[in-house]
Amino acid sequence: MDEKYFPEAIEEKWQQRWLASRVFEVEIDSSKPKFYALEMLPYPSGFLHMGHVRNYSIGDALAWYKRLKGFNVLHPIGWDSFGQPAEQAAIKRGVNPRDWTEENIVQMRGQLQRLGLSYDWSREIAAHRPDYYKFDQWFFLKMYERGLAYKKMTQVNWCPNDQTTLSNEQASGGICWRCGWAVEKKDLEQWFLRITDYADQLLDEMAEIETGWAEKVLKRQRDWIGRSRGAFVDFKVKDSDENIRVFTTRIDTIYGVNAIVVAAEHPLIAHHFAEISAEARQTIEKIRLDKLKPANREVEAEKEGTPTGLSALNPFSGEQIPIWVANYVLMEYGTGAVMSVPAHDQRDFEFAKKYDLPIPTVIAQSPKSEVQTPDQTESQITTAFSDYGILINSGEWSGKTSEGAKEEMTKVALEKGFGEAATTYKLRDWGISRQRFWGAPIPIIYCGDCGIVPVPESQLPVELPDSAPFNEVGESPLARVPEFVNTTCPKCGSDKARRETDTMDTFVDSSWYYFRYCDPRNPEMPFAPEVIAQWLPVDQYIGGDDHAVMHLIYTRFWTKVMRDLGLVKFDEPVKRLMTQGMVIGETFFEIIPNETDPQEEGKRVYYPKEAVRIERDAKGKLTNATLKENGTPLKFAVERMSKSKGNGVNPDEMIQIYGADAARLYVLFSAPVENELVWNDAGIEGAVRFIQRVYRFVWRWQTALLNAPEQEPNEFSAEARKLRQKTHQTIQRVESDFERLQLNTPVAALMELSNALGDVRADPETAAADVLFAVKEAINALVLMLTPYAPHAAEEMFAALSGSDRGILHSDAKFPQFQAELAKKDEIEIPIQVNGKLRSRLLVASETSKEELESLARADEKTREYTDGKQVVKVVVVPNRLVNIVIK
RNA sequence: GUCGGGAUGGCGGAAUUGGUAGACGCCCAGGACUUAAAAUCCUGUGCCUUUAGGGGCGUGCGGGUUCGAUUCCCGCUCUCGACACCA
Repeated sequence: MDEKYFPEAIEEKWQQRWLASRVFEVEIDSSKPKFYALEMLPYPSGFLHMGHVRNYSIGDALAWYKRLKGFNVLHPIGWDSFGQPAEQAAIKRGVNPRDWTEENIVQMRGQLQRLGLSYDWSREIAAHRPDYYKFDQWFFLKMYERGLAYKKMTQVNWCPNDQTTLSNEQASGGICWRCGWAVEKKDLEQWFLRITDYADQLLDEMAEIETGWAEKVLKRQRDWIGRSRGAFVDFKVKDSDENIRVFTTRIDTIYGVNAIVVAAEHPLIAHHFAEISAEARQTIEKIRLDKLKPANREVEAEKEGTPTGLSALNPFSGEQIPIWVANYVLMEYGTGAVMSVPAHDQRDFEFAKKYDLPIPTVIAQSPKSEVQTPDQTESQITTAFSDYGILINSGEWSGKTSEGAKEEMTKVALEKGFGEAATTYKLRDWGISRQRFWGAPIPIIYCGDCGIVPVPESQLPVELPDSAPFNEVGESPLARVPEFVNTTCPKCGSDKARRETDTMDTFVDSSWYYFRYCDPRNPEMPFAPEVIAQWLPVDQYIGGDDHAVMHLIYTRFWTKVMRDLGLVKFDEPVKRLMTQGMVIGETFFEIIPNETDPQEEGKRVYYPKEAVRIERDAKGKLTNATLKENGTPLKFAVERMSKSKGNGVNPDEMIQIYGADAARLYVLFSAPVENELVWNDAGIEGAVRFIQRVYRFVWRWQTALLNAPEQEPNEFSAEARKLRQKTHQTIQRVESDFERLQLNTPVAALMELSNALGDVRADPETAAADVLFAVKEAINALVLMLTPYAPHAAEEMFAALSGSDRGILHSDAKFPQFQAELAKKDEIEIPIQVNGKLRSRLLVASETSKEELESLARADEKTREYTDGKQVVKVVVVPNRLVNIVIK
């Protein structure tokens, strides 16, 4: 240990030792409880950003804490290395995506290691390597066998100029991002996974993880799945033998139907196209075209529609009602047709108002309701009444409750053959086909004679060729690699067979990666089931809430499929999920006004901090910012860190200036994990100062402490007792906060303990045995509890204090043992309130009785200033807490 | 619009079940050390008021429950986020 704290030297030294001694590599060990700490694996962009640093610092702190608590901790990392950016790099710079990806991995692995993260590097995996994606393909085949993978026609965004499909983002505004042509919808055959089969399980088995996942994540998943229970009802189309089927959750309102409204794409429209007037056809065509444009998310589209001239018959009332087409009915949901009940559905209400349709009221708030009664004239209604209530104007059903009517009417519909109970979902099957090169090839062969033939398991992996013509536009680049495409049919041996040229969505890779960590080199299977049984489920998963729906639903789905394949024995893969907040920082920008539309806010042009002259007031608040170059006044805000906003912080620079320990400590200390974290350079300096203080203390005391007797003294001075009390209070706080996953407050507790050590006045050389003992106990505890936050410094100090540099995990060091009797205060301060206002304080022995506290409080001089001459109504005494005297 | 989260000093934040609001850190101010600066250490730091001792106010706003409310209940305001015609 050097006298001065040099993070660079200490960090490099311990990082090398950790790697050399393989101290974080684990095997199954039945003598210890297991703990699986998992963080979301990064995409290898080449550069770590502060969001990663935060994510991995949280995970690493938990991993260290659990190790010190005696757990066998699995803490792995890998690379989500398939995906668009590698292919973009290939197109833009002509590099090979594989080389680009591998280089980035080397870069980022170095960055992770410089942060000193305690990963088991022997388990590192990467999605783009054949030994990994072989099993993406293996799972695909298993799902295909079970009918869970299937092919169907679907609409995609298509640029006719570039001959390529576009994602919704690339088709933003209805024009191609690359060439500016109008985007079309095109039907394309795509592979899907039948996640909808698992919709109910995905909802119902949430019960198993409710306590460990943030409610906001579960809620988003519930909304995403969007289960809705109701009924299908068939309305007879007049003068036809057709029925039109609607889905409704409110069959009880069926006497209030004023129209059937269908989507423009509804088959009924095509069937009866000849009967529809030219004017109506025009409107229908307009609606259809409008729907092809990407939606404007800012404003809800104006409701628009047209009557078709067709009519339908209400199966309950027998009433004849018109059939309309409207833009607010979605073909993709339910049956693409709804029964319009304007009095009790806001959307139908707005539509009816616009086109002056009747608004019959059939639900009243109560039998004697003042709202929505039949006496009320339609014009008085300003909004739909969509709550449950009592049926009115509903023939024989009048007087029943909504709940009762729903059930009975559904039953009647079933009996009479014009309907049935039904459940619908927003969740769609998972389309996994991508017309991309840099992904796992879908292991399917098309044979002229045999049709769709899955690649036999023995021929896996279907490997990507080294390269493909990336610069060509069009369908999947693989389609232009003849050596890849042309193959023999595994079934009939014909050499005219062609391979599927689409690759899989990268969310496939990330759906099961953390299972592979458990058995990363298994050549036969994605993993051995008995190994999974030892490590999974994941005890703590940590990541950003941007993955709340996609990734986290897909991986739950994948787990359930693996369970049904007999590979795993549980329903839910992740017991506890923590979603960390974003890292944000100050941004400086200029607003260039929008010339075409001065109402709209103009474009923001961002400048990096270095280019800005910043003025702050005496208290440090940012008051003014101008461009250094020419004094242009700038606006400022606090926004998500990103390169384009010029407010990013480079982790390597942070490590270089302050050290990895300080950066990690700062990130964990300055905000609760779920909050946003505002980056502040001054804060990280505070973290350095704290580490330095502890370090200096250890340096000053190490010799004296090494030579101190092991034996616990019989007597402790008041000062030593006070220090021991603080030590044990700190242990308790740190431990309970960690168990609650609250990682910022333990740092505050450790700082307090450090401050208490700073208050020790004794000199190391001359300190009495009891003080030496108390100091040794305190500093040992402090250093160990600091490990999760600043592992390098902790190792260094631990070595100095123990006189051995084997390392914390190779010694028998454990998380310090809390001793309640030592933490107890013998004297406590009791506040005295008069009518709830603090008036005095009492210093008493802890556990002073109620009676004694009351008499002490009444006798207290300061208190008597307020109570003398007044009538005491009541005295509330809470032992060890407070006294409240109530006077009149 | 619907749903969900949030609002505490100049700032990040703390306060297990209602019980001393503002721990800890940052910023800032003053002091010690130094020829000087940096670093370090010490002190102060919610607001208003007072010569002082002290007093008053204070957890977004308005009510309520309670001896006592940042915490529980009712009604608002603002804000961040998700979804957005899902029948």
